[in-house]
Amino acid sequence: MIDLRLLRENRGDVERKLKKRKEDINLENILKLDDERRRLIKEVELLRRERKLISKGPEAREKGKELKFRIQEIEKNLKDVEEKLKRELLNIPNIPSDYVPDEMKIVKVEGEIKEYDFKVLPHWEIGKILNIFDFERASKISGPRFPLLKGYGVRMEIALLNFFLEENRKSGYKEIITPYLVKEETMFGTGQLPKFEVELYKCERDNLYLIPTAEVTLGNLLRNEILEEDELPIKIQSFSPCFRREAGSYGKETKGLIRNHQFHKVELFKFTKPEESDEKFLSLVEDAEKLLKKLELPYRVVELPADELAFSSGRTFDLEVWMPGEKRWLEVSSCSNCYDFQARRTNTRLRRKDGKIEFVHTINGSGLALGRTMAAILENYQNEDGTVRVPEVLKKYMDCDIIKREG
RNA sequence: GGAGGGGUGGCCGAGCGGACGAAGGCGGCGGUCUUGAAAACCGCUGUGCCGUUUCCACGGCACCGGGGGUUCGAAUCCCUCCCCCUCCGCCA
Repeated sequence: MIDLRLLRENRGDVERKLKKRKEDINLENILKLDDERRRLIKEVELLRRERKLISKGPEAREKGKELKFRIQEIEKNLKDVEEKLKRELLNIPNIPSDYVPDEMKIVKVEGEIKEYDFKVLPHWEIGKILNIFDFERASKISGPRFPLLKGYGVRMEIALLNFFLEENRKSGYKEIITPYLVKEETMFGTGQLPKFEVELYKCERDNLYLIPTAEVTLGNLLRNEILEEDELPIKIQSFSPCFRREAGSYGKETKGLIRNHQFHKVELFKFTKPEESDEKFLSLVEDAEKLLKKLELPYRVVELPADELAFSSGRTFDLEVWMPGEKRWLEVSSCSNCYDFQARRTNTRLRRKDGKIEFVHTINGSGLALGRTMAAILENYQNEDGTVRVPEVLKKYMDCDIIKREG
């Protein structure tokens, strides 16, 4: 949620930055509602004060009655205005930070893109040869675009999970496992609601939503809490399945493990002091990069322009791994600094040593998406005979160094 | 799923229609005393919003799980939702 006071006092600046998102955003109405709100507050507070003053005297009964009706009427209007204002405010995306480039910027390219002297295959074909996926049966059970792994596929998934958790722990992230079904208000907290309802799976009976990322649960973890200054930064990681409806994306980029309704991910998350978030954001990106480096996968880091930022993000770096079988870059991590945007929605604050209270900043990033990373390994480590070498760092987790077809 | 019992300030806990932002205790902060510390004693001790102000601050209103209602007036009465606990049933 953007800061109303900031908007009131620096309207031009806010408007200019939001415009870069190329969305239709109406601030006029918000400011009008805010004026109205403040006018009504003044009015009702004056009357309440009067009521308080006479409540001890002899005129409490007759005069109080009249005041009561006047107060009730204004309260009703005020509530109405506040609801409208809140609704508008919840629909405004985060303000892009000053760092955000005008168009997608390639920050760096790392690792070596290998030359292959045979015909390289995309990962879904490799998986078919190795018999480690079964999308047909997944589809029979659940419908299209659900994953089903077997044998070495499962082993690599679990190996990656263990590798990620261990490396991230070394980088200082405490591991936690959260619920995967959450209340509506939780989805509001991190910004999935109200605007992106169609992207979410919902359990109607219980009014619960399946999380599309652990960012949701981690971001809400400290909701309505005030942290002490020296508790920060808080660094956590969480493994979770992610459920996404992917509405409207059928027919594109949907082969194999790439854009499924369900996948596993390890999420990195930080709560920081405002003055530290830029620096802690960059170090989170580095932490995610470390994983790709150790897996020896070629990747690049791109910084997204304003019109590609997610709703809650003020600044985003994507990590994209090279897919030789498809000759393209594939996003395996998206890291965002949300600044105080989510903290306002979740009311997560910090108390300074001098007693002052402020909103914290939140930073999230994948570290990493498991399915896509596996896809990248299959393509980058494939051999001509259809087997796949196991990356050095995964050998101890997989307890083997090559993946062959199994019956 | 069924039957009960609860949610009050950082924590414990009283209040059950007006004098209550809320007794008392603990913790925390400041002070007195002390060579220092402890003890003892004294004072202070939340959050949000609206406004005033150059800062330090100050004034007002609201907040006793959330929302609604009754009443001139609600922490206190009523409704509803959420959360926690106990017992029974079911269950990985």
